[in-house]
Amino acid sequence: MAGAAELDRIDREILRLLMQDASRSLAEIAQEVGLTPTPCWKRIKRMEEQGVITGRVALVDAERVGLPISVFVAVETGDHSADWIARFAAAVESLPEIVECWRLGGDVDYLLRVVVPDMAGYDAFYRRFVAAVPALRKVTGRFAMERVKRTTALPI
Amino acid sequence: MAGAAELDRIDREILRLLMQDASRSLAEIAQEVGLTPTPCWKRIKRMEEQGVITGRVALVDAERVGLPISVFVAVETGDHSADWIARFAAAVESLPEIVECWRLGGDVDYLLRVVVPDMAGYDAFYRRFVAAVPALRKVTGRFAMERVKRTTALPI
DNA sequence: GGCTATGCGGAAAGACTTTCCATGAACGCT
DNA sequence: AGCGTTCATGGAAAGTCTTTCCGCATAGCC
Repeated sequence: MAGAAELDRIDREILRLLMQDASRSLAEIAQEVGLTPTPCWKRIKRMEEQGVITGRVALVDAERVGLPISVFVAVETGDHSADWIARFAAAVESLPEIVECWRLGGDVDYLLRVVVPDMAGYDAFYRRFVAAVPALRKVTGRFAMERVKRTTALPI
Repeated sequence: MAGAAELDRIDREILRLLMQDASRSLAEIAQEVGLTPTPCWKRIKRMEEQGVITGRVALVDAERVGLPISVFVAVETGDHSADWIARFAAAVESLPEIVECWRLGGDVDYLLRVVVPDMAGYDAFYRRFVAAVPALRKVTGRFAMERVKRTTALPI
C-alpha cells in the first residue's frame, strides 16, 4: 500500500515543478522537462492514479484571512489504550483549528499545530480540546513568533 | 502589508473549496457558491492579487517518493544575536530536508520539520545541520510515528 | 429623482487539456 | 542476428475550460 513508486528522473522533475507551482500550463512544464505535452500529461495522470500526487490545492495566507496565530501543542497522555487513541483521533478530526497532528515517539505523545485568530481564540480552542479528550497528562502550548520557512516541496 | 483582507461570505466559501481541492473547474466552484463563472473568476483573481491566495501546488505523498521519515527538531540556541539569526536562517534555507521552520516563544527557540528517507538520511542531515549552525545549545529530534491529520484548509 | 460605482451574468474568443493514432526505440526471444 | 512485442514519445484534432468583453441590475449618494 505504502511502498515507494518507481519514478525516473523526468517524473521527479515534474513533481518538483508541480510541488512548487501547479498553476503553470502543461505545455510549460513539458518543455521544462524536455517532453511534449502528451507524454508529460500521461506521466502526471499515472502519478495521480498511483497516489504519488495526492491532490492540488490553493495555499492561503493565514494572516490575510484573520488567522495570524499558530500554536504548537505538545500532548502527553496517561492513557495509551486503543479506546483512548480512537477518541483522541476523533477529537482531532472534529476540531478544525487543528491543521496538523503527528504521533511521535518519545517523551511527547502528540504534536499539534493549531491555527487561531487571537489569544482568546486559542483559549476557546484549549477549553474545547481538553473537554473533548480525557486523561491528558500534560498539554504544552508554544506560540509561533515567525514562520522562517515552509514549503510543500519535498526534497526529491 | 500583512493586514487581513476584507472578504465576504462568498469569498470565504471559494477559499474553503480551493484549499481543499484546486483541481475542480471554475464552473463547478461557481455553481457551488451560487455564482456564474465570471464573477467567481473575478473574485479568485482579486484574491490572488491581494495575496490572499498565495499559490497553487500539487501535494505529493512523501512515502511514495521514498521519504517516509518526518522528524521534528527542537532547537535551543545560546546565541541570540542578529548575526546568528541571519546565519541560522541561511542554513535553514539551504537545507532542502527542512520543509518547515518556526521561531517560537518560550523554552524552545526553533522548531523544524525535517523529511528524510531513513535513519541514515537523518544522521547525514544532522551532521550538516550542526556543522552549518554555530552555538547550538540543544538539538532534540523527535521522530513522527504517524500522521494523524494534516490539511491545507484553514478554519475559515 | 437622477447619477455613479459596484457586482453579476451571457456570450464569444482564446487557450489549454485530453484523446486518438502513428512512429520509433528498447528489450526479450527464438 | 533477426524477429516480434512492448512501451514511451510526438503530432494533430477534438473537446473543455478559462478569460475577456459588454450590457444590466442594484445600492449608495448627492
